[in-house]
Amino acid sequence: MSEDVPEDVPEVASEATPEPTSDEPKPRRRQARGERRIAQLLQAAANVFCSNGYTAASTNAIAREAHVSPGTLYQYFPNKEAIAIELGERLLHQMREAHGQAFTPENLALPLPELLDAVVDPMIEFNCANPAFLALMHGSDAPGRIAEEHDALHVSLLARVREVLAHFAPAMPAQERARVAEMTFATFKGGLDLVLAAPEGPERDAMIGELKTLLLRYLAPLTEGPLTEGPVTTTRSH
Amino acid sequence: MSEDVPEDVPEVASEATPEPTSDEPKPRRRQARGERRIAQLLQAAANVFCSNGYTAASTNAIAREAHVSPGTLYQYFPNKEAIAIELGERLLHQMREAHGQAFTPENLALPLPELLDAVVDPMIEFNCANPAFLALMHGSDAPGRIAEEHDALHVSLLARVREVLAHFAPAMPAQERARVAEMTFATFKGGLDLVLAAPEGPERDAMIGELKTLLLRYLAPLTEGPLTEGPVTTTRSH
DNA sequence: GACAAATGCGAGCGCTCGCTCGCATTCTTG
DNA sequence: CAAGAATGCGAGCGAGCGCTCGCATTTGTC
Repeated sequence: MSEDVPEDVPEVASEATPEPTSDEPKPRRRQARGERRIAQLLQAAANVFCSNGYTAASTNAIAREAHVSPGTLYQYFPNKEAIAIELGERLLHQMREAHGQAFTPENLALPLPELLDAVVDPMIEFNCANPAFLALMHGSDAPGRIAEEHDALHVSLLARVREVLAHFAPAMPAQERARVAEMTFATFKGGLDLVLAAPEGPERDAMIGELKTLLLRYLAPLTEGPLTEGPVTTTRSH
Repeated sequence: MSEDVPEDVPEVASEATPEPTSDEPKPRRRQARGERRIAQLLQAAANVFCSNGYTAASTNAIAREAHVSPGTLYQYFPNKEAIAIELGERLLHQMREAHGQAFTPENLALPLPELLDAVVDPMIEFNCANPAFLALMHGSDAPGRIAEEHDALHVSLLARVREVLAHFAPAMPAQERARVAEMTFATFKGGLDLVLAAPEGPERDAMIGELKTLLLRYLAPLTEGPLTEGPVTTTRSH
């Protein structure tokens, strides 16, 4: 019983360890072309998923979009689901970085309007730059793994919002705080859809401003004691 | 050239004229069983669409859900799209009735909090009772016809909201009014998702209340002159 | 009861999809 | 350069899909 072929389907090459360390002199032979192909395929997959959704996107279409044959696609990904998972993980990673910067402790010390800017702006920017993210996460036809990780992200984001609420309204009971956090996040998602639907330019900017006004008016009355910024400032009313 | 067979695919029987009037003594022979089958098939389709979405739902699955053979299904519907269209039209019709009652002139004369109750409650109730509606309309994989009609409904709902805004804030410029109307509606949709996700009972009711609070806090500052109800009443604060 | 229309069935057609396989090509290593 | 691994190709496979067809059954009308 000789060792069988190392791997017909080498899974997706993890982007780690690009430098050949001494203990791993031969991770893979032709890394450069392969990595390029993977990136190319993921970009193509992002485009196709974005315009057709996960299920409606055919692997042949992804291969065609990447100017590659179906066989080549399946050299780097064991199946269609793995494409979505790898793409989703990369996007989730970027997203975590973005919202990691958004919820820093120093931002938490800001007054509410500035905090809203600091949190909302990066989120919107990320979703504008990566429309495939929402297409993959929001679609109900995404593979189970993606849905799980999206749920995890959702839970951690809710926790962050609850933290902020705890800071601005410490006397609020936990149950209500959880409810307000969910409502705040749902409102942001709804507004995000609107922002993405608006054409880039002044209209989109106005919509972003409107979303911030909405969130501010909702959250400002919750702040206690001497208001951090004053009640419901008519930031940019008519 | 003799008259060919009346219709291999009789399209879906319109629900009108169940009583045989004198000028139409023979519209169709066996109406009762057929109508029952159609309703049964549409109910089954609603279930399957609801849990799988349009594209992922197979006609065989719909037939199975209705305890009927595929052939029977295709006796009443020319194709899969027609099932979704008929179902969508019936749901849209009910929806139009519901929001027609919601936006009556007398409701428009109510102060803002009561108006919110009058508009939000029927909408939520309808979507709770007909989860297939959102599944069909919100999914990006719906057939083109459905998307068109949903767009039409969306436009008319936005117009209603703009009317309300014009009533409460007549001095607001049209462009901003349109933006606020879109934001209000998007917020409602986001909150609706949350309400539907919550388990029926007190949690859902609390979520509905929270959504109303959110909308009230957003819209109340827009009212001009002597406030109709007072500013941002802490309706059910902690 | 006789007849026809309406209704019901389910095997199976044609098609597309995800995916495979054998083989050609390119690159790295010794 | 020779050897072999990594990469690239595309016709074609099984499976599931939407949908059809021929035929059996039920039901209303005479």
